[in-house]
Amino acid sequence: MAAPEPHGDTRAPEGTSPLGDDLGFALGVVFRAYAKGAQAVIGKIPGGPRGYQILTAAASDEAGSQSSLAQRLGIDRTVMTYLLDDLERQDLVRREPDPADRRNRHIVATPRGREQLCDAEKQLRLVEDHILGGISAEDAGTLRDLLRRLAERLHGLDPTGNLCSAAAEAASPAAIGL
Amino acid sequence: MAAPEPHGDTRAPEGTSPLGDDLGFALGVVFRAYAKGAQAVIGKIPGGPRGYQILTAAASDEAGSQSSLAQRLGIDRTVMTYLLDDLERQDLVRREPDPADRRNRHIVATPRGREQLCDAEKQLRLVEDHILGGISAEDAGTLRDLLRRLAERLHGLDPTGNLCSAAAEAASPAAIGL
DNA sequence: TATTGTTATACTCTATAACTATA
DNA sequence: TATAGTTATAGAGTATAACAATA
Repeated sequence: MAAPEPHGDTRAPEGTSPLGDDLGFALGVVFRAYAKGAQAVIGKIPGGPRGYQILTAAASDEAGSQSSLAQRLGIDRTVMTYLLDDLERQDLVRREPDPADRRNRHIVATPRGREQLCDAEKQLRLVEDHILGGISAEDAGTLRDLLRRLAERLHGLDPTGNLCSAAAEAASPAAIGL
Repeated sequence: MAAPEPHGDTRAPEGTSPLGDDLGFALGVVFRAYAKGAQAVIGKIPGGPRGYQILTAAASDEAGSQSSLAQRLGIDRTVMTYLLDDLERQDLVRREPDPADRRNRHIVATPRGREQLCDAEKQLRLVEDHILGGISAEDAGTLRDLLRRLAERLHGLDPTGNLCSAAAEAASPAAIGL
């Protein structure tokens, strides 16, 4: 989503839940609530969720070159160029030359980038607490456990869904897709 | 969704999860898995998820006029026109004149529309089963229950508006505690 | 010739606004 | 004047393709 989110958010209706109150519906509501919260935090970073992903990778020195990073995050390499332009403009990451292969640009986080990332992570934890605020600590633990077990299995079945998409695509109306 | 989701064949880096294995990550993976399956089912309906929502409302005779339906679903009224054009073109819904107010168009589902909706619902149940396949029936029930409780609460934060507003509230910096 | 990164173009989706017809 | 619906225009976002530099 990059941009501060258009306003055309399509959500589920009131009494006419398309999926009734079944799993898909509840899952969607909870996910979108989390996604919205995450967006509020991550929206400040240029490129939104994807900027956050890039920043995370850069901060842990796992970013590598632009194209390898793009491939890993499922971002088009041409889009990666624009995203990095924006991040670099705000001094959150830097493109450094690779002595070994001068075609490559190595992506690294600046001190300012690390700082901003750290802040975002803290705030994301608060969002999480807010979402889980409706149930007991014990139930919250159960939920985490169940979701993690499902996620592990699903991830093994189809590694296509990269994690960022999780918090990340949250913001993208397109990705919400239902 | 909208677009059949790019080619994101992205392998999620195991140890580098931006959010670790916390809630947001697991939630995102599970949601995305469901969304992907749902997309396969609903993608056949013109307008995708929104077409499905419209069809659902129309089939239960709760659609009403175009603009009231649009408002309820959080869809722009101009977009509603296009969506209905597509749905009508495939004989899934009809626009019927309202004798009381000739400005209004009452949206109703055609037999073909009801049939297609019924098929989609059946298939969505299969998707759900697939997602929950990794855990026991008892755990699945627990998960459903917990998610429903969270969803109800999140939804209840703003009973007047649609889910969009509810989620937005969760996203507000104040709610997050900033 | 293949690959990294950049730039230019076209396409999709959506919102804004202007328009018609009813009220 | 206000509202329901339609149509036209413009914008954001993204993918496709053409390009430059390096291998």
